[in-house]
Amino acid sequence: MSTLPSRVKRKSGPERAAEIARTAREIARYDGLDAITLRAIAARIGVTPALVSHYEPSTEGLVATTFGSIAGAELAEITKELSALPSSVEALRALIDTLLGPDRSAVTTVWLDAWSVGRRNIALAREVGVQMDAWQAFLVALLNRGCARGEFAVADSGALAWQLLAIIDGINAHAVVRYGDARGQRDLVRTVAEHELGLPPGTLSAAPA
Amino acid sequence: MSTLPSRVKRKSGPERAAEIARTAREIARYDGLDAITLRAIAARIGVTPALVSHYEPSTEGLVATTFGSIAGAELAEITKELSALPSSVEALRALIDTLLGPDRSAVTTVWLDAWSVGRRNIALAREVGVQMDAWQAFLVALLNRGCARGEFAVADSGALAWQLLAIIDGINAHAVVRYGDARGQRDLVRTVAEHELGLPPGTLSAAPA
DNA sequence: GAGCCAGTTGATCACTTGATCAATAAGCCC
DNA sequence: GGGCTTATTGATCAAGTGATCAACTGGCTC
Repeated sequence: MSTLPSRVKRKSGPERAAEIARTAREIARYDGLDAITLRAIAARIGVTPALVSHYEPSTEGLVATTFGSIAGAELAEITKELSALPSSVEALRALIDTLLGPDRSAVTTVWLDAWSVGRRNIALAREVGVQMDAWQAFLVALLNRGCARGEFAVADSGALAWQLLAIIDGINAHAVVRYGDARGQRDLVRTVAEHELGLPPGTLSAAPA
Repeated sequence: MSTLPSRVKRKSGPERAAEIARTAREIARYDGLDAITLRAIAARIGVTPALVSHYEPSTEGLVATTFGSIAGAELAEITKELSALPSSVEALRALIDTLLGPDRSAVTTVWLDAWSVGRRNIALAREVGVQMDAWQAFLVALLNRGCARGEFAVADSGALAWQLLAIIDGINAHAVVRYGDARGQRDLVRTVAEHELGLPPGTLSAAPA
């Protein structure tokens, strides 16, 4: 009797936990936060639902964590990218181009899901608040830095940050739901930012030399 | 033996159908589109789930219809209110005040749900598109009327309508998710509209004489 | 190579959902 | 008041959800 290859592929605890978290992120991006399910995750990594449940005692918590991970990763990536730019004006320009760029639909749909599902998932609602505040704080820091350098002036950087984020979120939501691309609406954000910061029109549009 | 009062309260077909539709709207406003359930509706009107299923063969369709009803009713109401105003500038001012007014959270959450759930409910996605287009068409008509009357000028009313709606939706989404009130952000929409329409600053803020 | 720890399974429970259908009974018409 | 239309029920199904737990076993340690 030939020994059948063992069907069980054993992994270390942390390794399996990371695999589950990564799979949850993939599902969220592809099929939405609601598609994060014990069985969906288990099926993807070829494992029993009980195992997923073993590593993630609460599915609600996993959903919240997954959202926070996706939103936080993007913020971290953008933070890193912008930190390489010399001026705050260029950073702001790059931020707008990125946040309203192509291939944004996955992240945007996750945010839309979070806004909707958050009402039934307290942990997720809390994470949504944390992430929104983090984005606002990031933009406030960027604006304040530009002010300190004398690149532009702004009366209330906190309020302006919320305004710009609201516009960007609205544009992206419309783009995802109704069309596919938000790039055509970049000028709206640019114009508002230039106006509020006292920058000459076109400053945020032109590509850097 | 006293005859127990009959537990069945019979209603005419259309009457029951209307009651179901109304109940679905109430549930959607209070608990979200996802809370629209055969059993939830049945329980509210004191009836068996099978009866609801009898009048609404598909729950997906009911969800789409309910969303369309809520969104359409608001558009109809606003259309009526604004039609009483003499000038397009006043209409625009009133529109902004209404769409960013208090007590908007119920409608906004329904929209957020629709954006999210629409990805799993084709009929709902279609209805979302119809409603978004209807709102845009309404705003385009308002802008074009103002142009024809010489109240203001706009290069591309279609694009401006989408921009203003995107800003309003973004502000409302933020307000619902993070805070409770969107009124503090009205000036953002006013400023953009005034700028794009060539109106003097403050035109859309002041209350009419 | 024996033994043990930890990762993994399979079975199972409780619950919610949409949906179907024969059977019942309410209320109207003649 | 008999009969007929139709609103309504109760029972039931299948699918899908999260969650639990005793039992199993892979692979490392000694």
